[in-house]
Amino acid sequence: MAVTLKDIAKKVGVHPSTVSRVLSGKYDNFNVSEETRKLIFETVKKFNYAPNEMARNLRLQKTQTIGLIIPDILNPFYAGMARSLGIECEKKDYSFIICNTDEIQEKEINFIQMLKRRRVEGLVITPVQESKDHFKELIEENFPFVLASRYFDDFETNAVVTDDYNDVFKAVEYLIKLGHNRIGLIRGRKASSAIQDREKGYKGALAKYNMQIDQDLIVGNGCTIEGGYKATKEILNLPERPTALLVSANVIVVGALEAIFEAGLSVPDDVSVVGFTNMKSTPYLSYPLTSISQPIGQLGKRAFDLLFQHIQSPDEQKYKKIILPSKFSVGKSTQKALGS
Amino acid sequence: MAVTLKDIAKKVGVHPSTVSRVLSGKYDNFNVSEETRKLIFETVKKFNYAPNEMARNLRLQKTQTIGLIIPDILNPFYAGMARSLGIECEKKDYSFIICNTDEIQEKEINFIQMLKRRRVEGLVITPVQESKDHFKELIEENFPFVLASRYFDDFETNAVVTDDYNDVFKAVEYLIKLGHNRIGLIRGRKASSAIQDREKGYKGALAKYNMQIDQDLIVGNGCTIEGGYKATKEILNLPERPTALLVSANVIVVGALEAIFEAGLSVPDDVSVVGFTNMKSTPYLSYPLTSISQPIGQLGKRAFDLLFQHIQSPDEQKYKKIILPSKFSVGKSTQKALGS
DNA sequence: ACCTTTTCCTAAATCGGTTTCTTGACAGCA
DNA sequence: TGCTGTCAAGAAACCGATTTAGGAAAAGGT
Repeated sequence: MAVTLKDIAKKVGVHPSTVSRVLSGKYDNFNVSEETRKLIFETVKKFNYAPNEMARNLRLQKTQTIGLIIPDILNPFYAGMARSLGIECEKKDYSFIICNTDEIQEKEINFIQMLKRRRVEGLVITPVQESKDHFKELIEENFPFVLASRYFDDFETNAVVTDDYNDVFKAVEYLIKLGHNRIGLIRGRKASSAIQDREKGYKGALAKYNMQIDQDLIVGNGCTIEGGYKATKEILNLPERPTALLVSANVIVVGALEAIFEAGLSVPDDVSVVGFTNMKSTPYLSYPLTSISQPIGQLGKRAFDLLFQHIQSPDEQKYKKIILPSKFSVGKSTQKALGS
Repeated sequence: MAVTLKDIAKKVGVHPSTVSRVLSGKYDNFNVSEETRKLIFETVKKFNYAPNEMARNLRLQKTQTIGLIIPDILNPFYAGMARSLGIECEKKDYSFIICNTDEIQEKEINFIQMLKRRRVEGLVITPVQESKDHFKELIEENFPFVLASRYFDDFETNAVVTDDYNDVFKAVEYLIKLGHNRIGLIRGRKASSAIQDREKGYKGALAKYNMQIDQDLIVGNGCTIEGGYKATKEILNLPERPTALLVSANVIVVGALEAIFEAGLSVPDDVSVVGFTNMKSTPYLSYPLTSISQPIGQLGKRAFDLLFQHIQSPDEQKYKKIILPSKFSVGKSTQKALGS
């Protein structure tokens, strides 16, 4: 099969350890004659030798690999995270293995097991958050991992999240100042801490302006187009329709808009809409959506940085939670409420 | 650190090989007493032992890992491929490592080297197609790989592609039958075989109806929103504007629509548009785009199947090129040409 | 001429498993 | 008693690298 270090040693007529020392470069100009070194390099090139990383890794007790566990790579949010994580990985000669949970808790647990067997050096995880004991185990073992975009509030971990509470608070405040007093919240997956924080931000903003919280205006659970469609349809059928909607997760805005247009309503004339997205354009709209733009690239980058730090110095580990602010960008999907 | 097989053996008081034999299950009810087996299983559970796959893989000469080299995971087309590849991998206990080339030839070559050092068992690649000698080398070595969505026409490889020529041929034919006689082609990356085939399909359809091929109507090179915008702007500024556009790659349709609306034109009244997409909705449009829907999931699945087959029986390898038809779905972005 | 120091390289252990070969104990049988 | 056969488990080689310790030969010093 593939050429091994032994093969090279035999060809050159030296001991494998000599070849290894020369190739590692650690003993450059030292302990090995110029002549031998040259011959080894030539032979390596000639036979196109490439070290077996499996063997190397076993010996060196490392894999240069991390695991990325996310709900779904088809969601541009996670694809973006994966992309920037990939860029950081490349810089440090790491590779990463992607696993999609589809928000199924069991899958997450199995993936973690699998990746540990493969001896990945760390994990970046957007947790399903239906159970959490397995993370406590990871902490006990001091296994490096970073939560991305979600976190647990009852124990410390490394985490990189967006400032969901304040991001939504500001967006809702903006809607209130436009005169909206019936603002609907189309929620994402309730189990997600991010979604919960967004709901809190929504309620916090209403509270600040002494507005009543109407549970009928808080609908939806799940992060699919279909889910967004149904939830929006529901909220639009209320006797007293909301005049503005905050759609608290990226892809569901598509379903929301679909429902709005199907109901014969127009944006922003009948309903103002604020979404979560980092795209310039949105389906159904020929103008920019007013939206909370999350720093997706930063999420991936910072998660890697944190993870790498833990991997490099496992002993002096102190858990950090990094909170990144989003950018609120006003588009044309929001306007003053009628009569204000 | 982690518990090893040796540790388990020591705890139980048997030789490591015994533990291995019990855990492998290959010698079930044979050669090992019920008592010992039970004790071993208990100890494994107690210490939460999980085999070191690095060591296993080294011994067994396999990694259960494949590499996926694509232009960009942010492009939903490749994300879709990655997703379905992931599903197939999971079924067979494989993992995969994603590498994004950004269509840079050098990166592709480096990634292949890196993945080979890591001893991945095979590769699924959407090649940059600016050079191809490295693929010939892979073939010489009988290294398992499958090209996805693009292929080389001057040598045989495993490949899974869409039926680009015919897909576009039919779409253009459809436009012709609607009475359009100035049909523009917004191209993707020219180096891509898929894009070339689409251009051929476009020309083939025009030829069939004895329509002249106007090079001014064939514009663009690259697969970015920005590129689509510029190319479309260019084509719309022609003295005699096209009445229909075929946008031959998925994401550039966004740039194309942007340019169209910026020019104050409307779809489909002023310009009919056919795109490549598998999404229900399209930015800028509140109605469905007429489009060529590629079987993205199938692409990933079939690529894995082909690759797996090669990995399983490397000797009886016969290269296969699988061509998958797309679905042409008529939306509301196309209509009869004026005056026809 | 003898001892020390360099120079250059080999030997062998190691990482953590798998697998083939071997062995020891005991039962069955003549 | 002695031979064969079976059952349970141990010993050791192996996968392909790295690394520590050691050792032979040449060079240098007095």
